[in-house]
Amino acid sequence: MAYWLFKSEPSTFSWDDLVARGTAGEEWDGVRNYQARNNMRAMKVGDRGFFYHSMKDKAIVGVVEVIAEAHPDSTTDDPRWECVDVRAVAPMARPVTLEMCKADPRLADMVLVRNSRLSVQPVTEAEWKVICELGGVAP
DNA sequence: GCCAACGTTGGC
DNA sequence: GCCAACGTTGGC
Repeated sequence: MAYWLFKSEPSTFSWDDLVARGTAGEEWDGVRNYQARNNMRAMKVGDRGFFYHSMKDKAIVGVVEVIAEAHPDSTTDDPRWECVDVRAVAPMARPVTLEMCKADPRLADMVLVRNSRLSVQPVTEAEWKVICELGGVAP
């Protein structure tokens, strides 16, 4: 199983919005970046991801699961863009802020720390465990 | 609200 | 195919 990180600006689509979708989940649409799309193409059903709130929160707020592999993005006719479906699994007991990630030497190489602009990122198993520990959730 | 960094676009 | 100009993102 692989691990990922999904970034969203909460006024556009928030953790609460995803929770409201329940087990049906939601398309992770609107991605218009090749690197992010390629990451989504690599995802398998059952992969886990963090849900990160950019801008105001700047924190990982929950854990999501991939429930459908990459398919055409319904928000565009452009065949280049694809998206996966995700559902909310569990909120973090404590949000893991960007500041906390930057302060932890074990996360120094995290994509979130090094390239904050990429909206869908891979997370290593080691990083996954550290963030689960910081956030107070089971890995 | 500013601005740096990055990605994309389009002229040559 | 290169690179300058532009637009967008997101931390500060």
